[in-house]
Amino acid sequence: MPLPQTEAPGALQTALLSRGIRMTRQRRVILEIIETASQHLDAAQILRKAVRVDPNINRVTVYRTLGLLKRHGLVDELDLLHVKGEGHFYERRPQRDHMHMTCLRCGKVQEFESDLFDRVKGQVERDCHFHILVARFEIGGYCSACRK
Amino acid sequence: MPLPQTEAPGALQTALLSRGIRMTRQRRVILEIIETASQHLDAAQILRKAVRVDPNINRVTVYRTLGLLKRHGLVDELDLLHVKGEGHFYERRPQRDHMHMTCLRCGKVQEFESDLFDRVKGQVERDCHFHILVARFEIGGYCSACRK
DNA sequence: ATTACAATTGCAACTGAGTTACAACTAAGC
DNA sequence: GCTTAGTTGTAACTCAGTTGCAATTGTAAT
Repeated sequence: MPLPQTEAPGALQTALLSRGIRMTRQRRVILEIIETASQHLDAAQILRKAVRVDPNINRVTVYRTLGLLKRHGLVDELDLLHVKGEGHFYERRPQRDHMHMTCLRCGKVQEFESDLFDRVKGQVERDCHFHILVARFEIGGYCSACRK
Repeated sequence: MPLPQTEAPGALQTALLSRGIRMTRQRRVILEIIETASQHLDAAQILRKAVRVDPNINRVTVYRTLGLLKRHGLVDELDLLHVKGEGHFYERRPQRDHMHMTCLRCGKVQEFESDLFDRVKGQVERDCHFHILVARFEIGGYCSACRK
């Protein structure tokens, strides 16, 4: 019985192995970091956390692993509207897509699922005959605390 | 009687002037390019077009002008899912927001307006008490021609 | 028109994010 | 335990965008 794709520990590792991809010491560390992250991490943050586990892990390996995960649709790449530099943030691809709202004052990032959001995607697929692989909906503005 | 914000020629220039911002030779050229563009341009493309009009215009001035327009909410910055490098693309902020669908095979970019899209934004504003300033909805996948 | 000065520009040098070539290493199948 | 294709680390690179600063210029007051 296959584990559900959702909160299973090591699900990224399982997903890669099932695709016949080699599991290395470095990849295991990086996958673990992404899976257990409590917030959206950029490549530099992932590297910093990885180095604490294994000081030999290299920047380039982090980028290569992120590229691998992206190609396999296992992580989503976010901009979060460049609140902090030009880099990208990563999160495990969720079972159901969500939007990201970034507060342009305090930098807080909120996630939001919505039926309407799912329905817009359905509309695009149908009306535009467009086969969706990634849907990135990023909103910038002021969060409830900052708009006061 | 003020001109409508839409298709008025020189609307960007008018908008900047009405905010008390200086109009320079270089800015006029860059604004004109953005206003008359038939597709989404990145900074390098804008520079190349600008240099054809005035060979002295500098890369830095293009970036500074784009920053100015962004800060004033007069242009929107797009990623188009990085089909082509890491750079950004720019378009005049439209009267009504639209999504961008980028074909990951042929690179074509389509725009799409939708009531559902407007309604999701309304839902975010209401349900999350989030004041929206920018909404970037970018979709990647295969267009009708490429999915065959 | 002339002046005055803050805003803007161009240059050069820089930063930060991500990529590439290549030799050394290693996971996984026999 | 071999073998080898896939992976890693290093260093050097590219590309996008930024910064400090001196020279220039738009605009408003005279």
